[in-house]
Amino acid sequence: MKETVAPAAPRPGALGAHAGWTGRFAGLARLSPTLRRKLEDAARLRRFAAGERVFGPGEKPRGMLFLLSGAVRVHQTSPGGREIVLYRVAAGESCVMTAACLFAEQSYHGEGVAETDVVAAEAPRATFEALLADSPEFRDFVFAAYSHRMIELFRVVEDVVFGRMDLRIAERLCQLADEEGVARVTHQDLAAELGTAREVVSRQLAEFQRRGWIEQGRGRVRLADRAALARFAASA
Amino acid sequence: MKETVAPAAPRPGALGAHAGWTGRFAGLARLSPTLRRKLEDAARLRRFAAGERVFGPGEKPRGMLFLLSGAVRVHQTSPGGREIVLYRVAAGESCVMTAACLFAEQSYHGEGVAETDVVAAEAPRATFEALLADSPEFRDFVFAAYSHRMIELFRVVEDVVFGRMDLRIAERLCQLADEEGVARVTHQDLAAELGTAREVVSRQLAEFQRRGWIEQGRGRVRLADRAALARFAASA
DNA sequence: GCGCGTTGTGTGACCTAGTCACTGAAGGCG
DNA sequence: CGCCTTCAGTGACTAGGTCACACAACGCGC
Repeated sequence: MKETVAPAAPRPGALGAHAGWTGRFAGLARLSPTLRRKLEDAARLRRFAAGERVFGPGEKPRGMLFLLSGAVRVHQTSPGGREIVLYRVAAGESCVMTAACLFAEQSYHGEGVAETDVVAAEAPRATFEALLADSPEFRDFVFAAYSHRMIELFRVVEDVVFGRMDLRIAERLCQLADEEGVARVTHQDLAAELGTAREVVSRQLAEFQRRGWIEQGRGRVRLADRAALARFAASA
Repeated sequence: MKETVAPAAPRPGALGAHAGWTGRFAGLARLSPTLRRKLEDAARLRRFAAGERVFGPGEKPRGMLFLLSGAVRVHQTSPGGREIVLYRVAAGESCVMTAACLFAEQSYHGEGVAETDVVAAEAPRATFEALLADSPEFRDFVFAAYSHRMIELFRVVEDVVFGRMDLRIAERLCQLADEEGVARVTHQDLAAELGTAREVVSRQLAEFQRRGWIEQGRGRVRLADRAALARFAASA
């Protein structure tokens, strides 16, 4: 929809159906046509099915990733099988862990998993650096993204080190619920979000239920009293 | 010492005794004379005594910080008074939290404290951006630093979420000890490094002592068997 | 509908880590 | 020497993580 606005003839190119994608990117939209062309030509389109692994420990990034559509969850996994979600990459964003490992020339320290079907553009480091060199807008875009993620990470550390688990579970539950107040997650999913164990989540949800704040089904939590839960989450 | 090498006449300038400091910076050493001049002129020299606060929550960064000498510890503090060290900035490095908050236009999410007497150069954002625009070496320097810190933060998260406290204490003890195997730290210091409580450290050190790995004095831990401690720290 | 494997949840026992409220020891200093 | 401040030790308790289960809900083939 809204494709009626598009004026220029679609340029057939290596990116096929996604030709012209830079136009939809914050920052990238204002690149010079030359740079834009260069980026679209050099980048390789990569597709991932929902649930598929995008990157993981042991691999090195082959280029900078820009997410064109879908969402990627980036998490860390312990030998014991516990998990914690570090951040999510949405369409229009790039992945900081990829950027960091690309520039530090290290292999990934975490895993990226497609949460939906995903289309991403992978730009070689040289192209990425050329863009950084030539486009102030692109620099802004990259630095702002990098900075916000870094701050997000500071927050994750703070939560994990100082935060109370009951409050964190309540908060995440509120975030994950849709407009009807239903979150389609298993206890295990919630545990993986927060870096805790499934049993801890189960016990806490039982307590929330006892207080009448939620109702539970298999793989499903309904917020019976979202306001109370949110109030509790903020009561730190 | 080794000042015999310095060929050019020292240029008197706003930075006084630190004139010409860009020459000692990785990456910055290769700036064009014009840029260098610009940076040295625009940056404001700031001095801090050991123990003094360099920045903290509530403040916004007034510019990018480059540490010319000394060391700064960056940590987060909980309302309850617990602390965790995120990273340290050494001479020749810049501070990522400052960079992140500068670009995201947010106030600091942690606190920076001078661990020794410190001299730092504070470059206004405009100057910083000009350097990024004009110098590939400076971009490399900044991106590499940013990337390494980010990876360090991933590691901190991993340690805190999945790591065992006894191993973390042993590891940090090994890091903090000098060549003679003596660490001049209080139990509280160790706790603040790792984001735990003083009592936890006390109990663990008592156990290490019982095993003959360390000897303790007031504000002082001697590694009686550094190898054993290191082996234990790595036995995860 | 029935059987059966898979996945999600409930629970108790146990251990580690963090909190609270103390005690007393070690050092600095007048 | 006495006094104050800082550091360290300890016990009781709570929160959170681990282990080993039991069992319920669903998916699916027949």
